Amino acid sequence: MDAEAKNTEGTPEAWRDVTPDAARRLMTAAVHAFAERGYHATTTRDIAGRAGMSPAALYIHYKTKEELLYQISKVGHRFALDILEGARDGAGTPAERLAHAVRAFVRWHAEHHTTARVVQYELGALAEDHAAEITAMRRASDGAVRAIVEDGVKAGDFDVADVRGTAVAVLSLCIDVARWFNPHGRSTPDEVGELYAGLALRMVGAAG
Amino acid sequence: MDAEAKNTEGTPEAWRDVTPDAARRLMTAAVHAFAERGYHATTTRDIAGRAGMSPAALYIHYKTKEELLYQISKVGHRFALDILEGARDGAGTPAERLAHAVRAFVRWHAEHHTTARVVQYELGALAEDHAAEITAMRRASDGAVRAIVEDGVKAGDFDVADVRGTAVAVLSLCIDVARWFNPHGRSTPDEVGELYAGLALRMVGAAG
DNA sequence: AGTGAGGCTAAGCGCTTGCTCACCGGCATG
DNA sequence: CATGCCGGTGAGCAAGCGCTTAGCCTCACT
Repeated sequence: MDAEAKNTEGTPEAWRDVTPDAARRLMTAAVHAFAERGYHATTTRDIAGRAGMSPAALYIHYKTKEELLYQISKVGHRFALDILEGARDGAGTPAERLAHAVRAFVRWHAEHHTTARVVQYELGALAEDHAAEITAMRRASDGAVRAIVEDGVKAGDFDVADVRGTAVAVLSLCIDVARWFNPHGRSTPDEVGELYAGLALRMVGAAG
Repeated sequence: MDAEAKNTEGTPEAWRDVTPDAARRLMTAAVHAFAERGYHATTTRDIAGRAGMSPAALYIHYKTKEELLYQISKVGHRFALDILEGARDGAGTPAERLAHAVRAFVRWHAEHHTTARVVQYELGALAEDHAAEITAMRRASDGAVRAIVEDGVKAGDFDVADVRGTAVAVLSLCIDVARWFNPHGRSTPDEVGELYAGLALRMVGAAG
């Protein structure tokens, strides 16, 4: 029942379609364990225990502990990338699209800061080929933000000297939310998203 | 000689007065190992090996592996806090002081990104009492930035709706430099510091 | 020359780790 | 009712972990 409580409490929609049920329980257990203690400090017994199973059960659904991290990382990055590319290709002025990208990205990182922490800070533990795949997705995220900033500069809406550097900074600012955000703290995910959208617009020199 | 090469290559001035020599060599070896692989994935054999010593030698100079991390963390936080409090108490307009704080803080995080990575991302591995001490220093860092922003608002130089949130965002932006900065990348620490000082001024709505 | 302290090592202890394997119950199917 | 399979367990293996201990070498000081 401990495991079930954890399961309903902290499971974002991202894991909805992980099947079978036991695999999903293991995945969300791993997310929480990795986020709390880090990948290397988490034991397979800890993960299995949180999911209410014996250690051996983990290996029925995942080849290794690293594969669990890889799956989590992949789903998380897919989610983040969809947000950013959606904003890049969406309708509206560059300012509207940048604000939308930042708002949604930050909201996700705050709301699902447990998952986001694993996704953003445990990359070093991935196997080489998995790391390469994830790195490609991260570069795409970078590119999506840069594209929006470039659009704004071309349209004359933004005033940016160093497009690449500023785009990196905006994305970096958003990512770091996963590190410091505290659900019991002063601000809600919505509030942080709103604040950060405004800050991003200022960073690119959008008229305001 | 491998260890000696490492020693001269990546040792920031911060460790200058760690004595005796063997203790310093162990410390810089630990910094590099922790930064590359993370605290939990680093073995005492790895640290000692990088310092050109046997595993047992570590325990002559440090009680535990965690104490090494604690010392690194303390020195690093002291350094960062000095920068920020120096800027807070320094001369000049709030805008000048904020720009100076960001420039110096970012420069340090880029130049010594190995150390900074350990300092910023391995806090979770600290023992309870050590973690409490470090947390206090981090709160002081937060306060120093907030004080500068408050000064600017009071002087009418800054235009900030959410002082606390904006101060957190500025500091967060700077900290995250340690995560992504690559010495072989496009920008030098000086360039990033300059860019970020400008971005911070925009974030607080300083007249530009 | 003799001595004691400090810095260091080789060996290894006790324990935990990721992972495996022989086995088992329930259940859909012939 | 027999059968095969899917999802699970209990026990445990080999390896590696943090850390300790007994003892050695060096060298300042007498």
